[in-house]
This record gives sequence, structure tokens and C-alpha cells, in this order.
Amino acid sequence: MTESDKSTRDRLIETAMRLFHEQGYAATGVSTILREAGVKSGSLYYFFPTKEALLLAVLDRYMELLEPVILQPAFEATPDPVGRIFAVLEGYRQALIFTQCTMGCPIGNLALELSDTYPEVREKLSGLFNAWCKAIKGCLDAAGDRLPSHLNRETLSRFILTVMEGGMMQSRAQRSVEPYEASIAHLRDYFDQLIAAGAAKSSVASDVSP
Amino acid sequence: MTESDKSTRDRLIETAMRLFHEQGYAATGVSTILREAGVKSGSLYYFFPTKEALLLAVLDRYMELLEPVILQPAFEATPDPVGRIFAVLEGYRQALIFTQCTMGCPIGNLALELSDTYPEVREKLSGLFNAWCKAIKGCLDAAGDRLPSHLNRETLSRFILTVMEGGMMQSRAQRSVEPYEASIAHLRDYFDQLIAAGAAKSSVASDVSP
DNA sequence: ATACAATTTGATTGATCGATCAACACAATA
DNA sequence: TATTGTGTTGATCGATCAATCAAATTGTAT
Repeated sequence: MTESDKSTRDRLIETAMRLFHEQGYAATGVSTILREAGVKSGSLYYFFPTKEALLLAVLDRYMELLEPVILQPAFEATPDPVGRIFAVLEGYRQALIFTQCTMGCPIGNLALELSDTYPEVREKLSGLFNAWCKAIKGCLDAAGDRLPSHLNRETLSRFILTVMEGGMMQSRAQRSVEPYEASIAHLRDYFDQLIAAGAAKSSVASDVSP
Repeated sequence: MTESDKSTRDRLIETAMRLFHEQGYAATGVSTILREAGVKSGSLYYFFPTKEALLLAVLDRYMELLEPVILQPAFEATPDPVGRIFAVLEGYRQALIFTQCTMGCPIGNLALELSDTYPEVREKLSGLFNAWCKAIKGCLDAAGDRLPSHLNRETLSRFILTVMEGGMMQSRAQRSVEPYEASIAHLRDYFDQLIAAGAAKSSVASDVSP
């Protein structure tokens, strides 16, 4: 009984996490969560006052999983800070391939579905984005003088998240990894140019080297 | 009677378009559409067999509006091809500000909410993305030798859509235009470097081959 | 004026939605 | 043994969901 010795609360969170990712929040009925988790409705409402509270718990779980599931595996792949960033992005690419481009980023999905409906949910989604960007910014900081010194690492970390989320959105809509791969390739190109400019120790945009 | 002389069909499409954008597809009940459009349920189902069929009609309307509402105003702002691309992106920025970052891109929202649920819907969303990218690629082609000749303009147009969608997603989640503006600024920086490399006619770094 | 098609009406359907609650089970403590 | 605290059960609630349909109305052509 690998599954049922987990607590009822955990089974509810994990089942809801999976179903929200597969189908979205509104499209997932409470009855479906109950059936797939093997839990009766009374038990759900013993732990969570509403369906929204269950969603908030799911978002907390995502925050807990960010480090061990997303960051650590990628950071183990290489000690190079820039390489680690692209290892994270490669992880999402693998997830796209594994799900045949059907699922995308769970946080991004929920962000566009309901960042207007519940203020608390929006804040947690915002917090998840911030935590992701902070980790990436840590890599940018660690890259030191390989990047131009005047470069805004804060906005660049936002830009990287932008490319990841936008790329996954398109790949899901097109049912093909190509848009994601193309986006990452252009981000890689941008990085190569930033690093080249950093090595030249000169301005990014205005440098027309002979 | 500026509103009521429109056909019932049109009023349904436009009301549904607005509500789907504001609340999402699943969160918008048919009864709400009927009330706000001033239409009885029987009339809706006279024109559209299902709620999904109404959504498909909404997506067709978005396709019709792409040229006159999104592209034309931006293209009138400047004859410069690269300037036109950023004028389009500026239009989305204005929309973000106008809605206080609550609504985002209607196509992107729907893409993440239901590109898995209905195959027909996914195909229309994919078509909308393709049409948008095609228009942007037209600008890139028109930019001629200002961009490196070996640059893949097809993937670059995808990248631009990626940045737009990803940036709007973050701005919505953060309730601030800053993530969008930061993302566009880095895209601008990337373009400046591409153009500088194009002028130098000897770029090594900007070679993107997906 | 008549006939026929196109559209509108609104009451109503069964299904499903999220949520409630009194009753019950089982351990730990008194 | 009695009591208390922690979960579990499942029938049931009213509300809302998308969708239906026969009847009434309007528009159009003859």
C-alpha cells in the first residue's frame, strides 16, 4: 500500500495537484478529486474549508517542491552558473516531451486561469514566480564578470522566466516542442552575445566591434 | 440603439468574447452570457449547438480582428519594420495598463485554459498564433539586411510571441507592468545586438540554427 | 392576404456543482 | 470504564450548470 499509507490530507493535495495540472482548476470537479484520491467528501471538508483552500495548499506544495524537484537536479548537472540556468530550461523541455506537449507549466496554467478570481491565489502564484526568478538570479550573480557589469540581473531573470512560460504556452498550443526549442535557442543566442560583450568589457548595445 | 441593432448572433459573440476574456471559459456560465447580451437561451442554441461552438465563433472573430485591431494601428505608427514590431508590443503594454494588468492576452489565456480539452479549439488557437507570427515575420523580412542574413526569421517571430505572452502572464500575476516592460526591454536589447551584428555583416554569435 | 421560413420566447430538463452535517469509528488519556 | 480528540462516512442540500423544445412572434416572398 504505497499510496494509501500517505495521509488523507497528502493524498488530496497530490491528487488535486495532478488534476488541476491536467484539466485546470475550474474544470476539475471536487467529486473527481474525491474519487481519484479515494476520499469521501466529508474528509475533504474536514481538512479544507473550501475547494479554494485546497488549491492554496497545492500552491504551497509547489513552493516546497521548487528546490528539490526543479532546481536541485539541474544544479547537479553542472557547476557552471549559466549552464545551470539552461539545465533548468532543459528540464522543462523534457517534461514537454514526456507529456507530448499537453500539460505545460502548472504554475503558468493556473496563473492565466485564475489570477483575477482569488486575490490569495494570485499572491501565491506571484510568490512562486518570484522564488523561481530569485533562484535564477542567483545563477546570474554567480556568473560574475562573464556577464556585462551594468547588466540588470533582476530583469534578466524575469526575462528568462518570460521565455520559459511563453515558450511552453506556444508548444502546448502547437503540440510541438519546436516553439519552445526555438525560444530557448534565441535566449541562448542572447546569452552568448551578452557573454561576448562581458568578455569585451564594453557596452552591450552600442558595441560594434571591428 | 447602437447596441441592439446588431444581430443577436453578433451580440452573443461579442459578449462571450468579453466575458471569456474577463473570467475565462469555464468560469463563464451560459446564463451570464445570455443576461449580459439580452438574449434568451433558446436563441443562443438556435445559432450555436453548444457552448463550445460559441467559443469557436469567438476565436474566428479574433482572427478577423487581428489585422484591423492589432496590426493596422501599430503599422500606421511607423513605416520602420522593426519599429512596427515594437509598436505592436507597445499596444499590448497599453492594454495591460488600461486594465490594470488584470486581463492579459485573450488568446494566451484561452490557450492555457483549454488547449487540451477541445481539439478544434486548440487548432484555432494554434492558427491564431501562426497568423500573429506570420505578420511579425513579414516585418522581419521587410527589415532586409539590417538583420544578419543567416538569421532564422521564422524562429525569431516565434520568439517575439514567446516574449509577449510570457511577459503578459507575469505582469498579470504580479499586477504590475514591470515584468512585461523588463521583458520587452531585453528583447529590444537583443534586437539592437542583432542589428549591430547585421551592420557588421560578420556575426558569429547570432547564428541560431534550430 | 396568405403562406412559409426565420427567429425569439421562457419554462423546464436532468446532471453536476461545491458544500453541509449528524452519526460513527478508533485511538489515547483519564 | 468513561471521556475526549481526531478523523471518517455517505446521504443530502440548494444552486447552478449546459441544453431542450413547443409555442409564439416576426420577417419575407408571393
